[in-house]
Amino acid sequence: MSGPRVRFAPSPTGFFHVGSARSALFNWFVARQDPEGVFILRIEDTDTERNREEWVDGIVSAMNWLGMHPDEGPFRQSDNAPAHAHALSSLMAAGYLYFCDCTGEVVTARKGADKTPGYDGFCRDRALGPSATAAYRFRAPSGGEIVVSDDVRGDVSFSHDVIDDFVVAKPSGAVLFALANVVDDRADRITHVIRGEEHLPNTPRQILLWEALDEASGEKIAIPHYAHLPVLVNEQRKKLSKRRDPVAVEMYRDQGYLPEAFVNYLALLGWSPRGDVEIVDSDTCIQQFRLSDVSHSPAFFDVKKLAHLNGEYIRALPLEQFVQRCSPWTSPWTSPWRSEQAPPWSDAQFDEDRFAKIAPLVQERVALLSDVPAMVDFLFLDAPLFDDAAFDKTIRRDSVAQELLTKAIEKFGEVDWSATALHDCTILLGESLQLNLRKAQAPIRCAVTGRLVGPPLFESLELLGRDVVLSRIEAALTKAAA
RNA sequence: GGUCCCAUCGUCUAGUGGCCUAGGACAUCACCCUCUCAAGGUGGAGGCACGGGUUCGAAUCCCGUUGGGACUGCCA
Repeated sequence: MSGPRVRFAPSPTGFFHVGSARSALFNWFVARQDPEGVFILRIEDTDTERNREEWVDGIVSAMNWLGMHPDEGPFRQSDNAPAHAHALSSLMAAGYLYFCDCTGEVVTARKGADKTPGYDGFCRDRALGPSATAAYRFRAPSGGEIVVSDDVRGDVSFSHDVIDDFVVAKPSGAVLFALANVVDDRADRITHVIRGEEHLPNTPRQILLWEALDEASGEKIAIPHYAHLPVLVNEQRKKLSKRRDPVAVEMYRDQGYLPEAFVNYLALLGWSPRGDVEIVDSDTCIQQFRLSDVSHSPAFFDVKKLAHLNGEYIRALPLEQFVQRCSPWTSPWTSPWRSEQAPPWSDAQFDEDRFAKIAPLVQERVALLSDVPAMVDFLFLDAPLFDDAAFDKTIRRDSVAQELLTKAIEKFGEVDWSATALHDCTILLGESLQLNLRKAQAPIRCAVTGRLVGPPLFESLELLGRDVVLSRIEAALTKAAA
């Protein structure tokens, strides 16, 4: 007995969506649970109007980033066109299909007040032949019902009467999603169809097609298990939309989310590991994941929680790892890929050793790797990037602060240049002006780093060196006087 | 409108008839730690949508109501 064969079948019509990523992940879990499991990537590119090759690259690279490597594929649905055409003609030959040249308006007008949804079956018995306007419709059965047994939800039944004679191919013979998907799943011997809840209404039709194909092709293939995952929603509880919501996986990568954190978070949407733990690696997920444990209700994609998780993962990184993983944001010129956000410093200004020294202090302060540059830019730039509001408040409009800075130039000129000595020196400096350390460090921090927040000040000063620190304080005093 | 799905703190969830005085996590609030900001520590507030049943016993089972969602394409 071979293992499960699952597929992730996105259509390349936009950025790689977080909801798609979650579907892919759950498929991947199921495949990896069995040593013989197979995870297939199939690009569903039959909608030539909207597909773009660049989106295919996006899907592949995002999946690669997340560590979900397909065992087979990427296949192109379009490469399977001959099989689709063959399925179409055998279904037609077996009487499952008929031609229909009704336009949407004609159908609506004819139905009038009739509230039954879908096509009214007008062309069912007209025995039309192929033409430039005749689409292929499936002769849906009437009476009785069809039961979808769903591994997540249990049995869901649909009355045959609500399944209309749906279109399976355009007049050109171009096969549409419902059929193409089934033909490919049969060819790939898919055992589990794990996809978003939005496909649940398609499922009875696809089962009908599957059975029709069993008959028409003379080859009976076991119907796969189906599992429909709850949708991901936004704060308004609407399905995440490519237009309104930040759903592009690529964007999260660019912002400095770690793939392992992202995968962990995705796994938590609609599922949870055993016990009171949430931070789990993918091996644990693979081991524990069961489709029957997946939640039935929609989940809100909470970026705040994602960010928190990411911070946890960042802090858990060994220091060298952290430094290395910062490179797309800190030294993109040596990195295998670069963030769209370039650092404010140049290749020549960046000092790897200096960054390595400040890194441990930065590591525990950031939730996103893209937050790193703003935290350390003062170490590499010739002059700090000033936060004007902070400068005005802490230095320009504060004469005591300026007095403190003036004294600092003198004291810092002769102190031992170490973080602890600078710390003690600043305490004394503050005391001489009735300022506690909290107050005393602020103008120095602002003068030297340009900001009021950042890594611990005295370690920063030590790294910067006496000459730079003194000249920055002088520059700040000059700037305040201007 | 029709079909289908769903319903535990603001959010993600644990919970499969007694272990529930409903647990954890994010967010939030307070305090502690502290050179800023974080991180960390301690504590607090906060939920079974509602109404009926079934049962000795219901967050858990059944029915109804209400509310939300998906779908309703010659898209996928």
